[in-house]
Amino acid sequence: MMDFSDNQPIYQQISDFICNQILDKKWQEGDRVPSVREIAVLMEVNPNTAMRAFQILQDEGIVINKRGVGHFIADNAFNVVLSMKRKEFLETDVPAFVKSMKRLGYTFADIKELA
Amino acid sequence: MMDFSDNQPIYQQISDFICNQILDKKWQEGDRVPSVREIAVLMEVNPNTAMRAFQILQDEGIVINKRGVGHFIADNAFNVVLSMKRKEFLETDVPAFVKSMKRLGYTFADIKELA
Amino acid sequence: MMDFSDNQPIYQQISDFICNQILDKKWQEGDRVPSVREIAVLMEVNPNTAMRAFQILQDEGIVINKRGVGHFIADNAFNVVLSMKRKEFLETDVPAFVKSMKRLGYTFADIKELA
Amino acid sequence: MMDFSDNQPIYQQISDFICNQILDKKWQEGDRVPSVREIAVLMEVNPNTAMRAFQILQDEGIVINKRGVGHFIADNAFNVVLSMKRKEFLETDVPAFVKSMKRLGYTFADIKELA
DNA sequence: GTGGTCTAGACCACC
DNA sequence: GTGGTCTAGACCACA
Repeated sequence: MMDFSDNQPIYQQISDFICNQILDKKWQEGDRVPSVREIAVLMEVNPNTAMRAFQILQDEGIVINKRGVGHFIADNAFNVVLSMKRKEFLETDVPAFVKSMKRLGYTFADIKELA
Repeated sequence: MMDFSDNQPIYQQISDFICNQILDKKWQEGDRVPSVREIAVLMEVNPNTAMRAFQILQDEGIVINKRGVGHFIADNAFNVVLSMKRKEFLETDVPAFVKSMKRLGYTFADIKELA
Repeated sequence: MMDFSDNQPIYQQISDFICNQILDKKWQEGDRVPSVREIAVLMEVNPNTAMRAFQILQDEGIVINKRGVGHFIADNAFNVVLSMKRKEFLETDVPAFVKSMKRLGYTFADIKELA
Repeated sequence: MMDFSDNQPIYQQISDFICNQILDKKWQEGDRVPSVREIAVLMEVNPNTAMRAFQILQDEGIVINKRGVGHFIADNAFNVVLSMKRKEFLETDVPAFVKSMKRLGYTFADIKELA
């Protein structure tokens, strides 16, 4: 399920995974998210680690918690995730990518062809 | 100069910086590289950390050490750096970038325009 | 109605709500209180949770239960609630409030003006 | 050191404690904060718990981390803390306090006298 | 059943 | 030495 070879922390990978589920419309707003314990079993990690992923999402307003019931995809989670990820992409990833690209002597045409 | 809050290790930030100087032809082959101590002061960094950056570059044959004299850019450093960074770029950065791009609903045309 | 993200337990939010109805004289002594089931539906809450709120109020002598009939506001409920809440307010809320106020550089005059 | 009788989580109490040190000008901007382990020993808590307090402060930009060195009070930490706490106080604490006050039949004059 | 907090202890990368 | 991640396991309050 999770790719531990990635050097990103597991809780990040889980949180990203959930964001992607939302972006891909696999998990819709209002849906109940698997419980911390379920996630932990599913991904073979410690419940604490799964919990940490949820807390990030909660802080970002992507997921809300109903006490004693579980976590749910927040109302406009899709837009929140999309705009957050887009912002990061445009402000951080794209400039870094373009900088590397130019430095290494590639053009957009090259990349497009190789991709 | 150094971004201490970046999640990239500092020694790598330094080593990348030097590689970029070489790629940008600011430091030419045969040039003397600032000493570990100079780098450490310049970048407000522990000398051990600066040392480690040099060690990496030395292992990769990008700089060579003349004992008691200093470090120098190796003879074919430009090509070594270029091919190494290109490999990494094509195998790691490009796929990740394209994946993000698609998921966020952008095309190469969009990126080209925005960049 | 209910704030599920509040860190106060829901049963307490309910019980506070009822106390406030009494303090505000909206619910008078002798009045019949909505049934557990009604409360549960109204507040979109598990009946067990509504029940727990009632249990607390009953223990404190604020509502009384007539078996098979329903819950009613107790005879001297107003005074009981008032003195209980006043005690809590003076012993807990006021000191904490004043401490925060001073630390943040406000005076009573400021607060009075802002309120 | 810490008042565990408080029903707030310990990591919150620690994080508040640090904020208060800053508000009270006991810890100045640029100062090094005791290490996670030191705090843990000092307050007799688990390092994980101390760490969690730091992560909150880091997320809020009150404290910055130099990798492998330690945590430091961020540049304009005082203002950040002050405005954050003031905002919370004015938007949350004051209205709640005033509401309770009025409901319980007290006036500002009463409170001022009692405090 | 749910989430939340905390401890103890290990291991890691980094400075 | 520093922070950071993760596990295992306990305990709690809440629904």
